[in-house]
Amino acid sequence: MELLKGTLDVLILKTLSHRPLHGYGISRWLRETTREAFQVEEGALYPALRRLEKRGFLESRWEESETGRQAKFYRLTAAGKKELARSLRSWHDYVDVMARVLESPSG
Amino acid sequence: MELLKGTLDVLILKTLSHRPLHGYGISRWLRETTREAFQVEEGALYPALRRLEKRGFLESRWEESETGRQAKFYRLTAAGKKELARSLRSWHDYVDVMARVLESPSG
DNA sequence: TGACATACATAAGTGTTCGATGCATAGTGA
DNA sequence: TCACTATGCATCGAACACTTATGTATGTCA
Repeated sequence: MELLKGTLDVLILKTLSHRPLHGYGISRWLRETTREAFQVEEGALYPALRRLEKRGFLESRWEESETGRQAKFYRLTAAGKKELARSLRSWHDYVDVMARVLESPSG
Repeated sequence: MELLKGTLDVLILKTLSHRPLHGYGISRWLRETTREAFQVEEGALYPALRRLEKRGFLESRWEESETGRQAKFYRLTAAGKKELARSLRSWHDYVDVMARVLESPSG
């Protein structure tokens, strides 16, 4: 399933709200949680991570992964937590507005 | 509120499922139905209408509008109705998958 | 040694939406 | 009569985000 442009950020923020994680781990967790429905491409993921870090919502550190290799772990900042809350509200609002249109009685 | 890229088409199809309508009317109906939340810009709307017509989901005809002026009325084709049904399913599926992630228990 | 999973990253291409702008007609109110 | 607002079409450029493709490198296991 293709991602709707604009929804990747909140997915990442939510994923990181559980625990710090590296890019590959984020991708894998999302794939599993969505039962293969969302396959986040690296070309989308890494730019998104940099974008979010640049905006101050994430910070990163090289650490050792579960497999013993070096990996860049991202964690939510305080600003990131606020942004996650905002994004969740936005998403729900959006879904509500869409419903107003899509569930209007058809002619 | 900004539109998520990819959601405009289904909004247009749904709007036209009620009755044939011209661009300006689509824009106005959407604005009213969403209580000002979605303001579809002309620069997005007209290209989208042409796109949908080109794909065979809409057909257009110049007719007289309620105000007595000539306007291009778009109506759903049979293919457009099928596409609307498909799009509605897609949207609902998407919302469900998003929920799986966004409502996962936070750490 | 060769395949596969892990892990990073960038570049090119595509598609969609937004914002700005332009044209034209009609009605309303000062 | 002038200005403003609403109606209605349309195009163009910029911005943005995602996809596809590609490259690098390490570790593990058969």
